[in-house]
Amino acid sequence: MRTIVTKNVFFAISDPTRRAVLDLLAGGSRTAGAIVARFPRLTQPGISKHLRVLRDTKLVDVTVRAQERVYTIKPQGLAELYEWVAKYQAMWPDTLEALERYLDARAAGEKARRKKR
Amino acid sequence: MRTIVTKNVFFAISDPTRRAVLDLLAGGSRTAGAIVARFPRLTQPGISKHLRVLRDTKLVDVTVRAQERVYTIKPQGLAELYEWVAKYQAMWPDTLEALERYLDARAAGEKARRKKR
DNA sequence: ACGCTATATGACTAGTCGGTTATTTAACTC
DNA sequence: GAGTTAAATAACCGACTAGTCATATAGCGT
Repeated sequence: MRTIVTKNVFFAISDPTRRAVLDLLAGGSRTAGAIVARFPRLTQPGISKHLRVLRDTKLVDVTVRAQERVYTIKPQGLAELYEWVAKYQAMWPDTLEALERYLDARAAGEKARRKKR
Repeated sequence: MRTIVTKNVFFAISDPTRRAVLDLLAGGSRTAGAIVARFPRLTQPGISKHLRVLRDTKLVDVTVRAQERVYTIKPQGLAELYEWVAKYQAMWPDTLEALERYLDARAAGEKARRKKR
């Protein structure tokens, strides 16, 4: 088959758990243990493997503190992703301001969805 | 295992071929056949399956024209993705202008791609 | 040194992914 | 209708994913 794809950001964020970890770290650095504690349905090695992917794809940084590992988000790692999505902004409703409004409206109208241009 | 994840945009764009298809469609609508022709290393059913994923995740629209299927990008489908990434922008260097500069610098610094607006 | 705590790694596994070839569906042309 | 073209689906397969449990690594406190 293929998959010589050398794990990248797109792969990293394709998993909901990894996105949740990033979302968690967006609120501040945390130790591996603290992260594990936030995912009661997964085991410690399970989270550890996700953290490895995030490390490998440069989405997080780790610092050693005694036996602990402190994980910090490295949002620059999302630059490639942002860069890719940004290409499509031009096709969006209109300018960035319009986009903001669009997203707001989308968030607001969760149920009401019959407005069709 | 798990994966009750109901294929979403994050999954859709995790595959390089699907991203390439979207990039292609960003240049204008194309028939399925025209898309297939752009990927000589893949077979028609292979591309067809990718197109199905893009359809299911609402990233493209299809219109029927005789036996042909005309695929059109639906960039609103990327809104969720954009929304997610946007959360991290605040942690980026700074404002959008700064981000632009950051990306430009990044593009220039690495392997000078063909991005000049 | 010993045991405890924190985390990573190894070995294994079920399920999914991306690809293939073969077939089906459907609309057009003659 | 018969043949052709366009695209989707079916059936299958190897590779990879995401998870598990068990074990290893390593720093800490006594």
